[in-house]
Amino acid sequence: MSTNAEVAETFREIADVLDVLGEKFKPEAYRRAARSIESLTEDLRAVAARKELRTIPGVGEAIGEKIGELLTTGHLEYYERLKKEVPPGILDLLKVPGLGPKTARRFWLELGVEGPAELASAIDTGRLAGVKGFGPKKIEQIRGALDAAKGRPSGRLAIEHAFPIAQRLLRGLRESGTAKEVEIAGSFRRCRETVGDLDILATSSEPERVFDTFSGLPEVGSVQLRGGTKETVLLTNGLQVDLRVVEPEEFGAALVYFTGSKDHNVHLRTIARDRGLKINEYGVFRGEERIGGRTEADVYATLQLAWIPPELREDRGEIESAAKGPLPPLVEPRDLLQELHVHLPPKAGPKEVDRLIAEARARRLRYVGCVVASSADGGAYTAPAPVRERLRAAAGRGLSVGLAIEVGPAGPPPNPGGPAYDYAIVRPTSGAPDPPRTAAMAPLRVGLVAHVGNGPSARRWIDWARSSGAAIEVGPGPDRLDSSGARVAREAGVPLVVPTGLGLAEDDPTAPIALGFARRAGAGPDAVRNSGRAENVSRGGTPARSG
DNA sequence: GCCGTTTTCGGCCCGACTGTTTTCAGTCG
Repeated sequence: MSTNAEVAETFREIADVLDVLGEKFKPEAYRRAARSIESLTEDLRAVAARKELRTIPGVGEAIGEKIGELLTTGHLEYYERLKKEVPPGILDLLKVPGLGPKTARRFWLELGVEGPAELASAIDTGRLAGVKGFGPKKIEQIRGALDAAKGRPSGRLAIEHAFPIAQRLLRGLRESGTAKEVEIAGSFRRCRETVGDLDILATSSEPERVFDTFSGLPEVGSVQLRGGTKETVLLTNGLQVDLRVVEPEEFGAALVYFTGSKDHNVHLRTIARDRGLKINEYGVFRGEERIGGRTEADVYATLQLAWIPPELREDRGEIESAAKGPLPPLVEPRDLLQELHVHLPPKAGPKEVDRLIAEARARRLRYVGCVVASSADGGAYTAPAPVRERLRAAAGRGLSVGLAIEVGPAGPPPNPGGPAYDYAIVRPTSGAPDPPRTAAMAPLRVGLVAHVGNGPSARRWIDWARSSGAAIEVGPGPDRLDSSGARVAREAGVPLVVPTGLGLAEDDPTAPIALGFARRAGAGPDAVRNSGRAENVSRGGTPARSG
């Protein structure tokens, strides 16, 4: 019994051990398999049951068998045998920045150092000073890295937490005027759920000036390294940021390169090489001649590929699709013409209603579905009649307004003679994560399901949404469906709902990230229920009146 | 160990930066 994440982690450790043992290509093979497995939207067990493990990129005969062994026994003979060949602490040495397999192996064989603690004492006792290739600077660097590794929280940052930081850095660079174009690349641009660092790309003929500006931003704690085209800094919160500066005619190639993913890049470069071309962060070249690189589109075009949206660049078949022609369009901000799940501020009166409606008109929305009653979180709430009337009265001039009730799996409370709702928003409660019996919802049409999270119950909610004709909401955070979940929903034929940002603060990352997740899941406008024109709202059934 | 519109064997992306080097190895992304 092993999960996808556990299998991936096992393969990563195998790769590390093989690295230390000096194996040449096997480590990368195991890492590639690990990355593929991690980005899988489906349980490995299901893939194994269909005997389709070999269809996973990077999984062949040998790794396929090892996955099988892990799934059935929770144990891998090869891994256990391998682990005995190196001291356990060696793998911790690899986690120290600046230390790789070659160095770790030398420390182990030449100094008998078997882990970070022993390395620190080897430095303190001066044993490292006599080793060839280790001068005073290198030793100081390792000492610093060992200290830093102790206190630094390793791991990746959720994208919604990285979002405001990235915005501030971009704004700081743009407003300085030192760089012409400034864009964020890396897994942030691909809208992965988590980011390991931030990659910022700028164009300028004077990188030094850009670096000076950047290093001076208040978020920046320390400069790790600075060269002619690249600077790496640690922010005060510990997040690493890489800044690259290239010439404007190199921008497209650099953006492709720094957006990744690694597997996507490797695949692109392999195609280039097979066609007698070379692709790097400066452009596409035939011999010495540059044949592309100003924009991303012309980089892809030189390889006879359609442009690929960043959110899809994971080498999961998008390159093969782009070779056949333009990819189907993904949902865009301008497609989101309806907001199906907006809350009024607590104790809202007519003034707040007017403000919300004005914002909806400014955003050119065609429909606003406003939560005017809630029993989902245990506390009952019903907006006063004047507020509901004001909302109804606000409709017109191209804008429709709907009134929604938010309920938990127990269904709506009795509502004899109470207000009428156009649809219900169902959300799990923390104590009862399972979908409701459909009968409990009978009095109401279920428009969408929100906050289903990403745990094992998400799948049950997706199935329930399909059977009840509801859409399902996507977004950041532990209680919303992420891109993997969104992909499962989309493949199951369940429409997605993407928040428009109506009623949220200007810098709230919920809406842009939700859109990115939907795009990562491959959703076009047709897969998103709140896209298109107002009449689409009634898809899925006729609104029922309660009471 | 994986993989194939030039391959079932013989390759495996490419460059920046650092420190220690007189031309390169190691690490990183």
